[in-house]
Amino acid sequence: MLNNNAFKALAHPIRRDILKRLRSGPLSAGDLAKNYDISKPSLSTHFSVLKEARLVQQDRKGNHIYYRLNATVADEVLAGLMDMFGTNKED
Amino acid sequence: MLNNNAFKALAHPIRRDILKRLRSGPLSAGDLAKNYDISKPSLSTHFSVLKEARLVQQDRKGNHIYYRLNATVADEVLAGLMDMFGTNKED
DNA sequence: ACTCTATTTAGATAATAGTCTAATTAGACA
DNA sequence: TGTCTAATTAGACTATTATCTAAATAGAGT
Repeated sequence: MLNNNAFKALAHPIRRDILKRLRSGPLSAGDLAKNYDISKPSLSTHFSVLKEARLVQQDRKGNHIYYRLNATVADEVLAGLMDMFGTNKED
Repeated sequence: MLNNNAFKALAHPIRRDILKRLRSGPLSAGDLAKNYDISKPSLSTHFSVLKEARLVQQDRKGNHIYYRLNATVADEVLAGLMDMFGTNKED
């Protein structure tokens, strides 16, 4: 379940920042774009990396596409890391 | 403090596996190498990515170089992620 | 000093990721 | 159906990452 794509998605600072902003609620691609000094197509590829990893989901409202955090996968990543760094000696 | 290198280091499955194995205690480069179907030089570059990110530390004992988990940085990464995925609305 | 073992460094190549501009798609609305 | 806005896809280019073989380094033991 816990996929490599999620970790790869976290490897870029812009993508981590996007996730952080989304935790307060959905935002449109355009709203997010205002925060970064990068072209919209480039940002769009960051969105698709996040979608591929299922860390975000999108839905369109009229002209705007809203992104929102997928809490389930975010939790899986966190759980995976806690497992990775856990200090128990059971295995 | 929480650096991008740590996240980049986590982006490769072999490096995550190394970290997982190290949580039960230090292991030599050679011992770790047995688990992966990859050349030793390649594995060595994975070690240096982990070192660069300060996720592991090394010390030599005779011919062998032992790697061990740097719990401090591991905890920082975890804390950073919990912050990133946290659901509080305070910011 | 020589030799053996463990590991890294050097140097090359291939694969992946990040970025851009230009073109396209999707929907809203007159 | 045009046209406007929002966002993506296409295609090219550059930078970074992952990998390999061959060579070098570090220490142990003779």
